[in-house]
Amino acid sequence: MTADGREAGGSFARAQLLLRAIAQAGAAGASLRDMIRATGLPRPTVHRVLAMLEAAGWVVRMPDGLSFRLGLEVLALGAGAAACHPLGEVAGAPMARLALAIAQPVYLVVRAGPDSVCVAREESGRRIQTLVLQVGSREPLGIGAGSMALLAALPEDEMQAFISANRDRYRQRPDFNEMAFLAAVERTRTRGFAEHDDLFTPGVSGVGVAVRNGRGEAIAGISTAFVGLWLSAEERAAIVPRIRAAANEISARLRGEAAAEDRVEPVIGPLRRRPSRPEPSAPGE
Amino acid sequence: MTADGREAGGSFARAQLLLRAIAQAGAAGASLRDMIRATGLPRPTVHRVLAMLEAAGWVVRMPDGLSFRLGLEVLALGAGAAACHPLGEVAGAPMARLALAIAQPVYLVVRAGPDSVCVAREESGRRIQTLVLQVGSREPLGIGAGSMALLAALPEDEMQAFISANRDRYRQRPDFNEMAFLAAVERTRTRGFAEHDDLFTPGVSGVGVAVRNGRGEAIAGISTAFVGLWLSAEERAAIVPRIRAAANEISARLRGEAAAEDRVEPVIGPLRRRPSRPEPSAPGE
DNA sequence: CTTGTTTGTCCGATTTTCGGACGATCATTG
DNA sequence: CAATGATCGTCCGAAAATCGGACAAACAAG
Repeated sequence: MTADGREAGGSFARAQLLLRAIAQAGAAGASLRDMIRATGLPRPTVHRVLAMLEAAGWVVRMPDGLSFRLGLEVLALGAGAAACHPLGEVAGAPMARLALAIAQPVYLVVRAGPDSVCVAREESGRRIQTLVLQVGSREPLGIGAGSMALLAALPEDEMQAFISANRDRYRQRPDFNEMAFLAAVERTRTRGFAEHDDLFTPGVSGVGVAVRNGRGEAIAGISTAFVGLWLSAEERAAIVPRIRAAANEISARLRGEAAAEDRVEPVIGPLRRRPSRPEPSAPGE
Repeated sequence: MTADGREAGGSFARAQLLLRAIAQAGAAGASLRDMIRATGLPRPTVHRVLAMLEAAGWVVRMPDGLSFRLGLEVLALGAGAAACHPLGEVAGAPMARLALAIAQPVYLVVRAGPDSVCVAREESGRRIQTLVLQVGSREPLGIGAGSMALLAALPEDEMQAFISANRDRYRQRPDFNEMAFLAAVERTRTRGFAEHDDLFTPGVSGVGVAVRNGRGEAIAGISTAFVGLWLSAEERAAIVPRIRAAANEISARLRGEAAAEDRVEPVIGPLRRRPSRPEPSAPGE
């Protein structure tokens, strides 16, 4: 066990911290100094793990030679995850329908450690949309309607742990009001969905609902954002139930995915069924 | 240095091997046995590292409790990589134009270790398309036109190393003809682009060209696939130069990205520039 | 020239990992 | 029903990799 409270994991745990820090930095890249600040790790450790990640192709040096961003190995692994994880297949259609129904953009965020990351976005057909998130953008849990719905749907102890872990990052945000934020989390928790006005961005309102996997764990959030003043009371009133319906549909499909998978198991099923053949690994396609 | 020839890296290197094996298995998932076979690691090692990956959310257990697939952490990280890596921004438009011009689907594959992974696909408008690859699908380097173009564009020693490393996986493919494959690689190397008929799938032809990054390293391949018999000689003759043009355009934009980035550097730019790169690692590979 | 900031490297103490051996579980077979 | 074979899960001493304090280099600012 390590001296501090962090769980074990060796180089992998350090690598994960660095990858998160680099992902947060986005296209601008992160320098060694940034990562030391973001992770709290000592300089030689960051340097060494970073060299390992670069050699493995998980991280690439930007043209200036000093900053780093995520590499092609991560891109490729992510493409594989997007292809095989049920959330990807399941969420698309309900999101598209929702965007059409409420005529507003729809976002899907998933939890990644203490962060929430937007992994899908469905744009409305409108000429003016409030595109507050880009696919791939990473925020501390709780920042944004979907992210807050996700945070508030976690078990109490986990939620508190993440809020504590992210406190410093919250405070770094301009115009962050801690009292209002915590009140909003509490309200989200009691009401079962997130709804806020001007909490993160002046003039922008948001509504979000959590998505649960087959075991009932909150793993994602689906949300929308809009300029509050531009919506009539009727339009606005229609949003909450529609988003709840979409989130429930996605959750239900995730629950049903187990049974469905057993039923539609293709010809080649090297799982429990027939444990006799060596089966030359996934000939597929 | 480890006893065998593998490079160091500790738990991270093992984790990388496992993640590749799981990504190859795709939506079907991979069991412990599969991963032992695929990686050659001893059972306790696989078990331990897998438990670590599961605890970290990089891997999730499928409903049967015995198989694993990539988790949301990887999905989120990949979304970040897709958003910030220049290849993502740069390749979209040329690929779309190419698909329109040749009226065939277009694929973009990148190298990930000894594999090539399809990270983008542009479909043609045609009623009938030859969609041989799905986004996220992973093959040994050389399988597919884009993958072969990428393989053949690598430095000679790396290319040979990858062919050797993948030999077993090649042979597991049905209808794999090693002589024809190696001949095709050689032809690709001399001609500068990959073109094959019936090499991987009977009746399907493919054309692929490598994409190079700012340092001239082959990092990706762009390709198309079609039913050879359905194309007139004119249609077919038009494909090769058009794909070459698209690949060159993408490569050129990747080269220019450094300069472009310097110009549009946003307000906050605390980076310093250093003319000479100190050549990060001494050991080869 | 001095100060401050950031990147890059060394190396011994410590920690983690490594993997052979063993046990548990389950389906199949005689 | 016991034997067989295959897979999943765990323990623990030996070995190896990691950890991070201390130091050096490069560069901008004062």
